[in-house]
Amino acid sequence: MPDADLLAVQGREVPSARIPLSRERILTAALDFIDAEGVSALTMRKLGGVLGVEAMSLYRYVPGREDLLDGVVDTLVSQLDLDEDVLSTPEHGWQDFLQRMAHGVRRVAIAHPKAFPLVASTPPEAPWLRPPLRSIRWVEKFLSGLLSEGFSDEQAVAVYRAFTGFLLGNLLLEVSHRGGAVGPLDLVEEEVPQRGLRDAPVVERLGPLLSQDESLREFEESLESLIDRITQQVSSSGA
Amino acid sequence: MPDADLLAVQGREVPSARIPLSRERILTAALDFIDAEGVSALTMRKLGGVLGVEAMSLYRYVPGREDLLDGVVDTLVSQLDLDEDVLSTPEHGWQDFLQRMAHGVRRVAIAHPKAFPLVASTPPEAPWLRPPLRSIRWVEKFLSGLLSEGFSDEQAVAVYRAFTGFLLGNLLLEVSHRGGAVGPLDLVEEEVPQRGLRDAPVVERLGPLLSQDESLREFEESLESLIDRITQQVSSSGA
DNA sequence: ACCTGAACACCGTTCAAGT
DNA sequence: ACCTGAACACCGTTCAAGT
Repeated sequence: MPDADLLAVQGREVPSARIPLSRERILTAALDFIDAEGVSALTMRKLGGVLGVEAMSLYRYVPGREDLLDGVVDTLVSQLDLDEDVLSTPEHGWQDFLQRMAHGVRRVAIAHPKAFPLVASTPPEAPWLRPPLRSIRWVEKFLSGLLSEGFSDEQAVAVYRAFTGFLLGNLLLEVSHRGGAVGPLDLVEEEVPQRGLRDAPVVERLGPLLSQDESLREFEESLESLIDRITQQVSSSGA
Repeated sequence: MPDADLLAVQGREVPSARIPLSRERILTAALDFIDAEGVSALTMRKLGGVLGVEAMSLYRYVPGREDLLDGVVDTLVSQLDLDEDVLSTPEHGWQDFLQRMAHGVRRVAIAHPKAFPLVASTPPEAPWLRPPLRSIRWVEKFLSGLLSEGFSDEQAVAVYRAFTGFLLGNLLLEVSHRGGAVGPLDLVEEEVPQRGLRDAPVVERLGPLLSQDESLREFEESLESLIDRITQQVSSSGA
C-alpha cells in the first residue's frame, strides 16, 4: 500500500528526472513528499528515489536531514510572499491588515496540513521569531505595518505576541483536525471509540457536537475577538 | 558530552536497576529521559540502558516506540490529576474554574518543556479530544463543570474549542521560548544573529523588546480576554 | 515468566572512487 | 563537477533461545 503511494509520487517526478539536481528542486520534492506521506516518512533515501538519484547525492546541496526540513519551512513560507493579500501594507486600516495576514497564513496551513507542524513547532533560531511566523520578512512586514498605523513599539510587539499565539493554537488544531493525522491508510469514518468513554457521560453525550468541524468560524471569531481586544487597548492608551 | 548526561540519568536510576520492569517504570524513565535529553534522543536501546536492561525487554510491556510516547503523554496528563487546583469542580464560579484549569495545564507544560510538544502536537485518536487536553477525564471535567455553571451544550463546546486553542498556542510558544529548543549543548547567550537581519530594520531595532520574556503576563492577559469574551457571549444569549 | 543474542530491514552520514 | 558504492554506526522490531 505505501508502495502504491510512493510510485504515484515518483510518477509525478519522473519527467524531470534528467534535469540536474539543485537545492530548490530537492526542497520542492521534499515538500511534495511530505504533503503526500507525512514528515516521518520522509527519508533521505526515499527522497533520493523520488528524484531519481541516490541518497548520497543530496548531501551536495543540503547539509543534512535537519537542514532539509528547515529548507522546507522556508519553501512553505516563501509561498506566502507570492500572496498579494499578505505581502501588502495596511491600506484599509490595521484591522484589515491583521485579517489578511491571518487568512494568508491559514491558507498555507490548510494547503499543507502535514507540513504545517514543521512551521509551527520547529524551534526558532531566534527568540523573537515566533512560530508560525517563521520568516523575518513577515515579522518585519507585520511590525512595520503596525507602526505605520500609529502603534507604539511596545504595542506592536504585544500585538505580535498575541497574534502568533492565536495563529499557532488555532491553525495547529485545525490542521490536525483535517486529517493531518491520517497515516498511510485513511479509514473512511472511524467508529465512535467506546474504549475509555466509561465514566465520561458528558463527553459521550456531546460527541456529535464535539465532532463538528467549526474551524473556520472558530478562527474568525477568535480573530475578531483578538482585534477587539487590541482596539480597546489602543484606544484606552490614547493612540 | 552526551555520555556525561546519559550517565547522570543512569545514575539516578541505578538503585532501582534490580526491581523488575513494569510498564509504569518504563514510562517514568522515558519521561525523565525526555526531560533531560529531548524526545528525538529517546531510543529504545538507550531507554533500555537507563533501566539496566536490553532494548528488547521493553517490548514485553510496550508495543513499540510510538505507543511508548503515547504512554508518556498519559503519564504527564495523569500528573495533573493529582493537582488539587485542577481536579476540583467550580466552586467559585466558572471564571475561577477556567483560571485554575489553565494554570494547572501551564504548570505541567513548564515543568516538562521538552515533553510538552508530545501532549500538544500528537494527533488525537478522536476528533473531540483536542490537544493539549489529551485526557478524557479532563475533558469530561471541563465540560461538566461548565454545564453545572449553567452553560448550554453548545456554549460549553464553544468554550472548550476556544480554550484549547488558547492553551495550545500560548503554551507551545512559551515552552519553546524557555529552551525547550536547547539541544545537547546549551549556548550561554546566543549573540544577536546578524545573518538575515539585512532589510529588517524594524526587527533589528525592536530586538531587545522582542527578546523579553513576558510569557506569564501574556498568558494571563490572553486568558483574561478569553474569559471576557465568554462572559459577553453568555450574558448576551441570556444564560 | 522474564530477559537476551542474534538477526533483519532500514536509517543518516562519510568518503574514496568513478564518470 | 556531479553522482555512486561501499561502509559505518545506529535505529526499531522479531523471534528463537536461554535462565
